Amino acid sequence: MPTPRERVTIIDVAREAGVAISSASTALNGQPGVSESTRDRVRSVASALGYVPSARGRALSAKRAYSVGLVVERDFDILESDPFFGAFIGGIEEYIAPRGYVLALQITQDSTLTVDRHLALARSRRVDGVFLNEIKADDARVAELAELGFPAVGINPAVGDFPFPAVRQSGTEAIHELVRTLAELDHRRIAHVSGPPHYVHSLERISAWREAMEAVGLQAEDTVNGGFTSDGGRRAADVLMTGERRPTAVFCANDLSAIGFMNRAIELGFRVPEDVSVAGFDGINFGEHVRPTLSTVRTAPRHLGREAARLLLSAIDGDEAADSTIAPARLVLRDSVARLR
Amino acid sequence: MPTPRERVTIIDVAREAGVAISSASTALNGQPGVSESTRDRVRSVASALGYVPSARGRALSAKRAYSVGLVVERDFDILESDPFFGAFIGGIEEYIAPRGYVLALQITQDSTLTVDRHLALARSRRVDGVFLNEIKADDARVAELAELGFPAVGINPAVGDFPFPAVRQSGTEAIHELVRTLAELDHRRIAHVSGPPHYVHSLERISAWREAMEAVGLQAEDTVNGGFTSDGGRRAADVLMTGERRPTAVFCANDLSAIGFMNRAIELGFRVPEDVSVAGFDGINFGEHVRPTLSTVRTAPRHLGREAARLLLSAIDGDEAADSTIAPARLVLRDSVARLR
DNA sequence: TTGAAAGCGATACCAA
DNA sequence: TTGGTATCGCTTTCAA
Repeated sequence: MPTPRERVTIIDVAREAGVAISSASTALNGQPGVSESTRDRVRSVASALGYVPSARGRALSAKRAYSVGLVVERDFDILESDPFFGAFIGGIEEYIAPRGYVLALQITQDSTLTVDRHLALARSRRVDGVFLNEIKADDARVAELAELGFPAVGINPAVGDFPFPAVRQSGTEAIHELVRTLAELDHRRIAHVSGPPHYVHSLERISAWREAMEAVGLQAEDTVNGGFTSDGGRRAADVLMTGERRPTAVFCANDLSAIGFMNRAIELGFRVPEDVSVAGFDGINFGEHVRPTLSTVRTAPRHLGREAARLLLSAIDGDEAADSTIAPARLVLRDSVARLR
Repeated sequence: MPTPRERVTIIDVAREAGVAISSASTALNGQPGVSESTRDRVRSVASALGYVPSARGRALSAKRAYSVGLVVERDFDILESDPFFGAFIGGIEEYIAPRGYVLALQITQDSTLTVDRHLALARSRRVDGVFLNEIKADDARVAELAELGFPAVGINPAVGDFPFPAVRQSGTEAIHELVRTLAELDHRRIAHVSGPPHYVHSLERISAWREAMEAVGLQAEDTVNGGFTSDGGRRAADVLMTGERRPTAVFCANDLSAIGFMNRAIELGFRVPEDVSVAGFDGINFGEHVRPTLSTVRTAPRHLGREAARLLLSAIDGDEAADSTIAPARLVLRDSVARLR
């Protein structure tokens, strides 16, 4: 390890340029109040000295960390095979990086910790705002952060009163279209492999499926919790495909569980899609790499991330931005869905 | 948006407890120098007041941001389908979170930006140290950060002098074993779908493959750059499988390109593994979800992340920790590899 | 337009 | 053991 050099501070710049510290600050931040000649001189001195403002000094003084927080609650093993959140983070980055913000990312393993981390980030003012992702039915984060008056943005929160700005992408239309399509392909027993029921987005997909089933005059009976994981999807296949009322089509709450379901069904001796059609939700790239290729409801995580970041930064700036609704998710039909024969 | 409350500072705690600020600080940080009774009183006042130290004040004063930086250079589209870095981040988190550190994550799209971001994080002292991942042959980050004397840790840097502590996991042995296995299965034409050649880890896999081929008396001829992406793997399949010297086995530099290769080969009318055996590198979970299941060299990204974080934090503390070498990657044979027939 | 000085919220040194 | 105070590096207000 080499030895650190002494840092160049704004004091050095001011001294070298022969101005007061306040003038140097004003000049460097492009604020009005200094003459052009002074500004130029300060700037050239700063760059000659290789001056880079200290994020720490600035954060303390400006009362802003220039940083936003995202806490992802995921099992380590699942994290590895969950490509969804990469795209979401990409969208966040895309918006915040050009604006000088940095993402503070945390991973947690259980929901108590998740709440704690959010609150710790907020209370210690490590970040200026947080993303509320994967919101639960009675999510402790929401009330606590609202109580603190801390900036936050919700990603697909439940409809109803939500104390923060929110970004939404609806999957309901696409789920209806999926069920309608399956019904037209002569499927009558369409099961649902859901996500954990404490998540708002799980519940929404369940009710969308229910409503869609009723809309085409079918019974919405069989639901198995697939836990949003491929193993959960496999277990769901064991339950559903060896049960009494074997479905001819299955809508899974995400692609990971759909892939698990599909592979397990095939292992059990069924053919996809000849014996059972399978569809997922999310639209991860891997859906195109499995065989048969996976039908899915394609969401736009990157776009969602970008919009969420936009709303969050404007909330941090104290602006009252309107909620953002991005174009609904789209049904993507691939080889895993076919006419019942 | 609710209205923020005024923050409780250490001044409030000190006043309420009837002690000096310095005593309050000493008491709260568990340092020696205050009586037990004082410590208890300060602590109970602090928790009664709901005091949470300001990360900003602390960072400035303690000259430590309690934060480490990771910059991932990835195309947004690829990010979405790259499960590898999730596990790596998981490992980092696992180590740093209990120690009060936070990960600052940035995503970039090109290599100039990547260097800039590292330097910006370092110069502004936004973070206390950075991870040097996916190191390139002549990586500008290394020299610049060394020049700054900024704490960093290398993940699989090239052997030779490297100015920072490093974590390494070798894949060479497993690649040798793979080639040996393929040779024993009667394969003679074993091609390599490499990563972009400017990466150190691409080069290492290429030379491991070369040496392994020579070791079993085979010609190491055909190499195509698969860019570490599934599309790149597909293009490599187009080139290799329709070329003059069609290989009977292919070693791909990562699983993503292996999956792309496999799927494209199948589309071209070849059977895997009957016509061509395919193996990847990384050991991502999705390798088990594709059909045929993918043979691979399984690395330990989470472990790598954890060790890298350990070395980085000790470098930040000024400790001279020894480089860390974790158990070599292991060959995992699955259905995509079989005897030539 | 410029400069002096008061914070921001901690830590840590040094007397008492 | 305790308390006063300088300090970290910046922003911002307020006089001059």
